[in-house]
Amino acid sequence: MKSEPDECSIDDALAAKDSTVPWTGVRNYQARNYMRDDMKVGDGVLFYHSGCAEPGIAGIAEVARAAYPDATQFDPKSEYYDPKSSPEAPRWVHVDVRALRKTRLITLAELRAAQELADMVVLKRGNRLSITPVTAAQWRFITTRLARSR
DNA sequence: GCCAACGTTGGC
DNA sequence: GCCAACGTTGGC
Repeated sequence: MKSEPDECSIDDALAAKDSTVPWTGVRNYQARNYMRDDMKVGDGVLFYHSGCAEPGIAGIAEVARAAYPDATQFDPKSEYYDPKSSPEAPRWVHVDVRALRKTRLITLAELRAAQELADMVVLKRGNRLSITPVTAAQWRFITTRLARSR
């Protein structure tokens, strides 16, 4: 899951109550569908810093709460307000994410250099999705590398 | 600031 | 349903 560290870094997430942050503001249907359909409590999350000087994986997290309606879509003062949505038929949902630990930064360059991660969706050319799936093999490869370099 | 890539919008 | 225009993302 991508997060701009200026908005919410892994440190910010760890400092939050219960180290948990609501992943509000997603306004892309594919990303929403991943949260709604594929993410369960306890699922592992790679916390990725994007839109910053050093993009890459910065921490490990997990899904703390399954998808539920995003309150910001109903708030006219929110930058995420969606006038076409309503509480009766919410268009946008989000999960809560619990940060587990900060890791050394695995830079985008390091990710791209790993043959084992060649098919990782987030690395695919032109990918802009803020939430993308990770296979079990990719997860093992990344967490194993983190354990070795701790 | 630039630009490639891609999603969304809206006219037809 | 098509597709051009536009907006956004995100690395560099």
